[in-house]
Amino acid sequence: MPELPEVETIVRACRPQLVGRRIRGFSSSWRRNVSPSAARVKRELTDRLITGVERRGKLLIFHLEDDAHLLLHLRMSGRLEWADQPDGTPRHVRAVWKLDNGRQCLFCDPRKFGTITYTRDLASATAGLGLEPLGPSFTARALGCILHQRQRQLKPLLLDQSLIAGLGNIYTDETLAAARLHPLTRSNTVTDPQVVRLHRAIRRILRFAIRLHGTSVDWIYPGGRMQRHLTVYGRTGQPCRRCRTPIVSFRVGQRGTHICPKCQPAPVQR
DNA sequence: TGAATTGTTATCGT
DNA sequence: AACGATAACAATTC
Repeated sequence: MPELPEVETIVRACRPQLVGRRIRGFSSSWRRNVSPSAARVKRELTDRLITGVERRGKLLIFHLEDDAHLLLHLRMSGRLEWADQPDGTPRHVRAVWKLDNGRQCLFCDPRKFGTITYTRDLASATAGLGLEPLGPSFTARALGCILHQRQRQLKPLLLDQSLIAGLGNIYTDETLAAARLHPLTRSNTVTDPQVVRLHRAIRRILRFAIRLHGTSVDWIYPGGRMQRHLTVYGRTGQPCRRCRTPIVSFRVGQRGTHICPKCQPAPVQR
């Protein structure tokens, strides 16, 4: 479940392998998830230079020469691999890029929810994404506006990529716990000091998670160390690190949600 | 075997 | 009517 820190980690790892390389071939039999079409993408990519690799929210973006861009969304289980790994060819390969140095970059995704999108209009392709939580425009004031302008439950609001881009289930639970806010709190009732706390928690936890290369979750995403520092996510029944109260989980929307019932008291009115 | 998993989209309700 | 909540969906593993 790559969220912002995991995608950032992947971007940093694959950037030196990709930037400055020329794509010699692309193949994918993944009709449903490659847009506009695998054939068209192959045509557009072949012999194009990769000029940069960046992240926007949870999107991985290959910048190509001539103002073209390839957007990868890993969704639940997508990952990038290389064909020449010592431990054999990865499974669940959905797309392959052949590079001019002979290496092959693989898009692997057992659940097939990921997407590959070619576009020449990056602005409109990313128009639906909200603020970058680690960017300069994501201030406590900006977060306060987002919260106070609507009356939504905090957790679904934080998960809404059109408002803030990059938080997923793990980091919303973690940031709400750090800010000691209950996930069902109405966004318009959050006080200014709470806004500041939440803002600080989001930035601190995302930065810290990036430093640890993200959270490794079961078999899908290996390599990170953040899971050792999670305070509520996946810790149902275990004692809160602050007050020893057992962590409780329940459902918000249809997402698993984890809180310390003592540190994150339920909102008074619904 | 069914529960769990995520983001998007469609639908329902207030 | 606009907003917010909810359900369905994609596919696979355990």
